[in-house]
Amino acid sequence: MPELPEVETVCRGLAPVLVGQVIVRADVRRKDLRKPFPRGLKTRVESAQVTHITRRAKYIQVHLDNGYVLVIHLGMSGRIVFHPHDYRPQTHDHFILHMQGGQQIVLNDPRRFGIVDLVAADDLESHVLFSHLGPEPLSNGFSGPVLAMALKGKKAAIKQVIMDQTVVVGVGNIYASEALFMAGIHPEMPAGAIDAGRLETLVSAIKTVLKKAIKAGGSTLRDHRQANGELGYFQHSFSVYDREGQSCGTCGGRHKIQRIVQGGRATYFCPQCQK
DNA sequence: CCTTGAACCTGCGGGC
DNA sequence: TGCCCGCAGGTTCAAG
Repeated sequence: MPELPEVETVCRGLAPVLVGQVIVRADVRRKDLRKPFPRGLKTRVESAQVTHITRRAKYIQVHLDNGYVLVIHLGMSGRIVFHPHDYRPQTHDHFILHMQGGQQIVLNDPRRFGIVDLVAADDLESHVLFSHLGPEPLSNGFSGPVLAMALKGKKAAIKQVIMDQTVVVGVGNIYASEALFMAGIHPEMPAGAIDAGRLETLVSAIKTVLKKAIKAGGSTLRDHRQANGELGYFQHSFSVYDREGQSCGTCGGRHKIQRIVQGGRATYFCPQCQK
């Protein structure tokens, strides 16, 4: 469940359960996901107290009182779910935190594209996972002029460019299509050819769609759940994503929503509303 | 420098 | 029913 709104929702759900709590045991059930688990993961996490939780791009950052930050990325299929103390691990449960309060925090990731890492708090921003990242989309650091600078001279399609985490973080395949629809911009438009006014509109659209999705608890595809067991419901608000052939709710449906493939990923758009 | 494509994995749904 | 194919919310690395 991994674009910015889903990760933000997970962080908000984790905070009340983790912050102030001691991790009494870490169950490391394999040696790697997309990357090897860090050395000393188990010993450095066990008996540490969680001080606070932050998010950077699509990474969850669990800050510990021993100077380390537990970093988790959910990849394509990763989920974090709470279970009571007597829970028995299931297939694809790769990493489990046993909390003092008795709850288990379970990372389940069938495709194993996720990441678990441990970083010294002092080196967090300069760490290789974070040093190359662009601005947070919901911060003042992401604006029309900043985006214009990043897109200058780029011939690549705008859809692929706003998914480039060095340009702006957090925008994935769903919200890229949704934001471009909201901004009325064709996904295949060369990024560098879009004028300043339309980029301003695009920045606003990205911020708006991400905020709305966070408010809705993210999107829940294929029947999966958020950490607290509740379902996000933004998927009911998709304007174009996964709606190929359906009529567009804005122009009334004389043209149907189209699906194309860009960089190997599905893109959805309305040929009438997006130019 | 840029862009494109493949690779990493498992599971599910559709079509035959 | 069962098999095969395509597809899935991300990131990285190699090749052209």
